[in-house]
Amino acid sequence: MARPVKYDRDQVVDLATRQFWEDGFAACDVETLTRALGLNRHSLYKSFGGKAGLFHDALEHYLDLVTAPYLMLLERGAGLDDIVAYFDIATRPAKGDGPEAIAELDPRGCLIANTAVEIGRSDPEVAAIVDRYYDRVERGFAGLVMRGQASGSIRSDIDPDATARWLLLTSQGLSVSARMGRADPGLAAIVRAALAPPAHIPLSEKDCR
Amino acid sequence: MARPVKYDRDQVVDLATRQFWEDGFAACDVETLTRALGLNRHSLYKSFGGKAGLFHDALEHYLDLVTAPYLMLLERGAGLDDIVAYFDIATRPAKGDGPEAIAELDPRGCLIANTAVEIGRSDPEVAAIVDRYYDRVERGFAGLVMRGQASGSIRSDIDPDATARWLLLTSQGLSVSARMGRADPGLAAIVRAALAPPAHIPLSEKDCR
DNA sequence: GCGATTAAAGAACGTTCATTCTGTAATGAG
DNA sequence: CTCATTACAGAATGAACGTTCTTTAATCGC
Repeated sequence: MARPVKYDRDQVVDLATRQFWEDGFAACDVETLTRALGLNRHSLYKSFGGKAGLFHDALEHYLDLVTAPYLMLLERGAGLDDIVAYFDIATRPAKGDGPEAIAELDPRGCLIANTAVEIGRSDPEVAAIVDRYYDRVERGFAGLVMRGQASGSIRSDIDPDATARWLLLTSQGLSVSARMGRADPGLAAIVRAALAPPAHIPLSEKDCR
Repeated sequence: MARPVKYDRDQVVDLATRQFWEDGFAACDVETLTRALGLNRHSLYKSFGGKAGLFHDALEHYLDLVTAPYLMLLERGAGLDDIVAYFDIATRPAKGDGPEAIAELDPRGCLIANTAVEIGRSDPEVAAIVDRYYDRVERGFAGLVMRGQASGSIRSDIDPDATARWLLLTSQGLSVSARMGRADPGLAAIVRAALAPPAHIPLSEKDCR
């Protein structure tokens, strides 16, 4: 009979997610990783497919855990208020327990954006995960924009797909900004103003002659 | 009398800029670097302050050479057309000689954004260079927005500073996107639509009753 | 031509790293 | 208790890496 493992697989992946999120893939060495995870280095290779295999698992875990609330906003939201809420959450300091449990802006940024920059297309498997997430966020934003346009909360003269891409770029830009500890106050408000239908009509044009 | 050096300092820095832009700092090893630069490894340390010193020089060089046309648009531009031009240039495939001499979207992204993600605030000297650039771009965008608002090409109901931050985030997001080889068609058009003054007033509101 | 000075070429060094290996340990079946 | 199987702890391996060192070379002044 085999010796029982000492580690909890889900906990290992969760801790690994945090390590890779903070350090990136290359700068996260196996010694530090296995110590932080409470994992034997042999098990890293035998049960998790090595450092790269664990990294893939961590990416998937990040998508499941960290991005889920954002995706819910995109996929279940009704219109402009949800887009604004998305950027409100993305730009405000996190509180309490959980992956963003810090008192100030999370300098880790977004693990997906960090991975895009660090690894890009040099690892096809990683690239596929990143692409899948980006496609999903883009579709989510596009759907949200279309629903907002249908309900009148978002101006109807903008292309939903192009708008979705811009909003995705904005969120990825926020990740870069966070790595530098830069704050982006007023982003949600400016996004609201940019996407809202025209509300103010110049008085001279409203007056009857 | 000393032995004359074989390398051209400006060429070394220029080539180093391309290497770091493509590979990032850590993934760019000294062996490959010195071979690509035609530089002796002793000279790397003696005359350029080592790999890190050369990287700092490369960042400054990048700011001087690559970002200059963009900064000119921001600092000399008059209004919305120049913001749109900025994103037109940033999203179209580069042609001909020069740093972006490739036939398709540059997968290198922006060296500054890449550095922000890879190094962030862990190297204060690097962080200062990145901050300086970001501050300048933000000021440039803010000034451009204010000039556009003054001339009427940009809607007057948006905060210039918040708008500037959004546009900077967008450009950094473009860098992340480029690393994944993702295209962002229609960005310039959506930026134009979002920032232009209201042009269409619904007919029912114009008609007198 | 020699001497002093500094650069180039490439080796050497010490460190870091990912991955594999070895000895020990933990389990249940028999 | 023994055996078979697999995990753990930590060492070992081989490679990669940044930086320094050694030998040779290139210059100009004298």
